Amino acid sequence: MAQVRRMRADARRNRERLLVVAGQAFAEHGESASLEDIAKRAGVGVGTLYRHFPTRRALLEAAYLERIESIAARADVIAGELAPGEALVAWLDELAAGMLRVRGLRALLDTAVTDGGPAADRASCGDCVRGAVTRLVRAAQDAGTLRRDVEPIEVLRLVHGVVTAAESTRGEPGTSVRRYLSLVWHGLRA
Amino acid sequence: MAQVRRMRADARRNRERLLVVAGQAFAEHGESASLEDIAKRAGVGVGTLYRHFPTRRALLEAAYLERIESIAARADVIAGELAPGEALVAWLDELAAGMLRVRGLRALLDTAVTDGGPAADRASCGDCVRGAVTRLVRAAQDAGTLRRDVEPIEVLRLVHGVVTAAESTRGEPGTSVRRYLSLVWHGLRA
DNA sequence: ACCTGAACACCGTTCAAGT
DNA sequence: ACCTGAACACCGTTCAAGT
Repeated sequence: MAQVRRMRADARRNRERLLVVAGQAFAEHGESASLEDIAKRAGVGVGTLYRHFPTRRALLEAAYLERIESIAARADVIAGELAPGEALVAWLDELAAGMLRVRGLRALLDTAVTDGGPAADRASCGDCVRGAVTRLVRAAQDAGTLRRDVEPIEVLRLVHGVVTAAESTRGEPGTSVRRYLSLVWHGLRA
Repeated sequence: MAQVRRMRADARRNRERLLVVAGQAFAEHGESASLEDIAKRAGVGVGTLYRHFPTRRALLEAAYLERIESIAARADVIAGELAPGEALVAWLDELAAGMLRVRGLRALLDTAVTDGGPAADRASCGDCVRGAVTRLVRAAQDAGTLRRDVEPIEVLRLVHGVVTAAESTRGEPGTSVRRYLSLVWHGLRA
């Protein structure tokens, strides 16, 4: 699936349509949106969907790749603007906000967080998020702002957990998530 | 479903069998265990399962009611042995451990935590857990060990999140969950 | 009053046939 | 090389018929 360029014109068009529709569907119905429905709405047979994206996760990742990458990219921008400790917190805030806004993202971070199995997702979404958090965590640790005994992936897991916690609130999960994050940060701080 | 006594003998027997089998099934396959399978293993028609437990959640709650109640009861025992702050921590540890051990419990706490909708689960599992955590939290707050601006249900949510986080570890989620809990506690402490 | 299981609906996944 | 959609499998849920 690496070289999208070489595909036949109709194949590329179908792939693109599937991604757009999948993005909407996942945002609407969550990670378990009906694949058959996605195919139908994209105007292709189900078989075509499976040909392009053999698993649900593959489709999910492809649909949100750009968004994930842009969040990961924000890490370096923020790192240039704030002190190591604050940079990490600020980025985690953005990450959490993104996960609350787009339901599919949570399912994805789930993979990123599940101790990237060796083969699992080479060079996929998981990698760039893990890379981003690792840089920020290490920087904060070197600056003496963050406990040394915390692994980057653990921070990711905690954010995931905090978002889970915030999602079961009645109104405004955004408010809760910020509270919870600052609370966790209190515990993580050196 | 309140008066189990008044049921016909065969009905009561079926109900009991369903509960036992459901307990095993949920522990094995998680909250989404096949209901048809549970009915089959219990030696009853699916219709019977639906008659006794109209929703999946009803079955889940009934299957784990005793276990939940015993966890909730532990709260008062612990409260009598430890200082308010430590009592809360100790109980949360037990709660988290229980959720890790029995997969179905997590789904249940999920309900308990989702801001008990007015009608939702009157006098069900959710209530006794919420009651237990409320007593411990208030005591810790009165003793000045816990921040005043934290709601009991928020503590429950955080535990839920922490368990979620710990579950995506390769080995020994028990170790992680204890780390994460103590970390959250650090942030919650007055 | 309660049980049974066939019947229906829905969704995921595969694959033979088509272009 | 890619697409289509019928076919199969599986599961949840209901309900007419039975005791």
